[in-house]
Amino acid sequence: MPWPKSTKAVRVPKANLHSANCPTRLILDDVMSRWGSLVLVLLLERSYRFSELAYLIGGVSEKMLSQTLRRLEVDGFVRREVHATKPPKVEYSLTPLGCELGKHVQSLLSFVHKNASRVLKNRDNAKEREAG
Amino acid sequence: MPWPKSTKAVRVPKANLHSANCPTRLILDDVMSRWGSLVLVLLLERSYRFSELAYLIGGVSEKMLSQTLRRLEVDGFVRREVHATKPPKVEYSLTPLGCELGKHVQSLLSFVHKNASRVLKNRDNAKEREAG
DNA sequence: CAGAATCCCCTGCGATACTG
DNA sequence: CAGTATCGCAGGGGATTCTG
Repeated sequence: MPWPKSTKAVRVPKANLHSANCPTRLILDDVMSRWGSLVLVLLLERSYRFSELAYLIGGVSEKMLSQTLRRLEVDGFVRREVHATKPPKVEYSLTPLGCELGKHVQSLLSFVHKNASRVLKNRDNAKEREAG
Repeated sequence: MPWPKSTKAVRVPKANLHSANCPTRLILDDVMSRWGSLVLVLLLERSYRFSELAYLIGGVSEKMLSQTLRRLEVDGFVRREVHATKPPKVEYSLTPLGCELGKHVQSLLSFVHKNASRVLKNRDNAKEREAG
């Protein structure tokens, strides 16, 4: 990774978010992950149990859901509450920080969802142009 | 993927964003990708050439950058302009749709970046608790 | 300069089976 | 119910080389 010696000419916009060793990227791996984002949006609405999340999020495996939740918990976005009832019951909810985060994620996902058909049309056009 | 037959009791929040076959997810693969999000934020500022992006985004390989840009272009978020100068020059910029998208992505990334230190601290605490 | 193509490794992730 | 543990493979992605 050759990086120029003259620090003068180097301009890194928006802080150092784009530099390879910026720790923010490690967090983005959790937040922007396929399942992480969906979990955050769901929990924004209300708290859910493990099996509820597994049901609501189509296509997720227990392994990935578990992993996703644990990472979000470690980051401090998600709170995990165990109720020692019978059968056991575990509730997941957002911390205040996770709630703030979730709002940003939701606005992004909503936008994409709203414009999905247009984007799909763009994809079709591109494929057509390539073929024709 | 067994889905209950009674559509009555099923409540899928926020449209069907969480269902496995929702096309929105395909788009999210591009938008929420490690490099895609960084590209979008950079291009929000101004247009860039390929090599500039490759330089600014630390750690990205030419292959991944190329792939990322092509996907965002196909989706209609990024515009690619070739200037047949010598040496050749290719400029990447955002379409209006991409610009809207970029704003959402930026607000998310900014938030994460702003709270990065707190999250890292949370991680350390979690690791400590696990060890202790 | 701006990529495409090839090779190849590594790991993310699903499937399955088992525990508290 | 709410997970862990183990296995196995497809494919994501880096390094390198080649083109216009």
